[in-house]
Amino acid sequence: MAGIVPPKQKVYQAVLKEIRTYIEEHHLQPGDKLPSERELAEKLDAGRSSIREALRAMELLGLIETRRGEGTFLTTYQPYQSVELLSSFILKNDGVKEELFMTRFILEKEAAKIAFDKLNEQDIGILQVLLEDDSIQAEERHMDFFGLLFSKINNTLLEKIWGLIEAFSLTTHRFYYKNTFYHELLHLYEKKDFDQIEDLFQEQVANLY
Amino acid sequence: MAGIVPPKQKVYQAVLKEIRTYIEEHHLQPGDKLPSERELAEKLDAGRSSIREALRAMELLGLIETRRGEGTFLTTYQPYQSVELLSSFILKNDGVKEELFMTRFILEKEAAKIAFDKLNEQDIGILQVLLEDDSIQAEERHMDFFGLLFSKINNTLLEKIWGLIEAFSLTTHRFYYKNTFYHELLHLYEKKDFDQIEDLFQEQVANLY
DNA sequence: AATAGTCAAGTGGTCAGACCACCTAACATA
DNA sequence: TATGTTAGGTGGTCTGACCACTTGACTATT
Repeated sequence: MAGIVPPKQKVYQAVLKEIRTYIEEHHLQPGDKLPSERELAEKLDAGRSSIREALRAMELLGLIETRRGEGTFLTTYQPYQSVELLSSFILKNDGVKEELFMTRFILEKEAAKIAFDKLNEQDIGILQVLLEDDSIQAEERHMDFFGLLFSKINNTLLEKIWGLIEAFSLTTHRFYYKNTFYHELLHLYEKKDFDQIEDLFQEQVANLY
Repeated sequence: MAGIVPPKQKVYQAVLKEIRTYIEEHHLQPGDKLPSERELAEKLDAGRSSIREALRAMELLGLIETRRGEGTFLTTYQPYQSVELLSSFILKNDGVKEELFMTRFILEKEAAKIAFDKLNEQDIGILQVLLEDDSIQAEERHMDFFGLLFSKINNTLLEKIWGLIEAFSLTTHRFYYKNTFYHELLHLYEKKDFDQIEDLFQEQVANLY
């Protein structure tokens, strides 16, 4: 544990990871019972209060359910909600990748349409430069591109949700759009052609749902 | 505290509410410092561990930030993320209602379109009955109506996000669609007229953005 | 006077141990 | 067989104790 530079990670965060590992190694399924708090404290070599703080976090995320007198159980339904912690819990579930992509797709499509009226020449210039730059990764370009669109919309909630989904997406197989897609979208902005935005997006996923 | 039927609310949840009250009464702004854990424990008549569990929850929600040796501070940026607890923190912020509605609108619009191919006669029958029933509130009808649509989509993530937004929306001024809207949407489903769904939605918010 | 060093107090982080309320299952009883 | 009873395990909570860290006041040095 004694690194040269202490990571300063809180115990309850470390506990969180260890519990995840425990779940994986023991192949726990939704509805299964976790070890008791006392047992976890002993196994993970941590105080019970730290264990509880971690469990409280998992409870908030909807990952577990505690029943007094009985124990702590994995939630039966697949949880979602916030925080990167989730990503490590999620990726085992098949179909999640598709859900992530579909949701992300919807948000980005609508963002592209709503941003249509709010982009000025300067914004379009920035996007152009962005697409010309070959030195950056595809993921990063995607984030920057849509990040700008979302920022113009002026809806923090929407932006937050998108950021969350995007973060999750990074942990799974990446699925972004064709390279030409971004250029075509930009062209539509330049030509002030709103109506084709929807179609352009749909072309990208014609086979998905 | 001794009610006839104990609410069985956990202390840390009660503490959560009291902290919120404290923040409001003392007009704390983002960046301001909360009382120390020990002070809160004394003031709220709770153990420090319970206080910490509550603070841990708030931290996860992005509401506070703890700095060892210094104290606990309100986060400077407006938080979002999960859980009904947020609703009570959020509603003071102007513009949030609009953001909530816009996001909800997008999700519902897309859900209505994606569900198009997945509704069978029985589903449409259920929706019809739902709209005929005058005994239920508009909000509930809305929830049930779109709840069914979302359930047909088979995307838990999307459904979860929508449920979250919906819960928030309930805490602010309600803004749903015209009564006729639901019937018209249903007609489009019956007529198998996909293309007009988008337009129908847009009519509802022509003046919003 | 300005700077550097020291130190005490306050704060979050953590642990250990103690009760309590509650649930369950094994057991004893009728 | 049905019904109480009970002991053990579990989460819920509190208390008190350290630790690590930050801050600011105080002191000594320059």
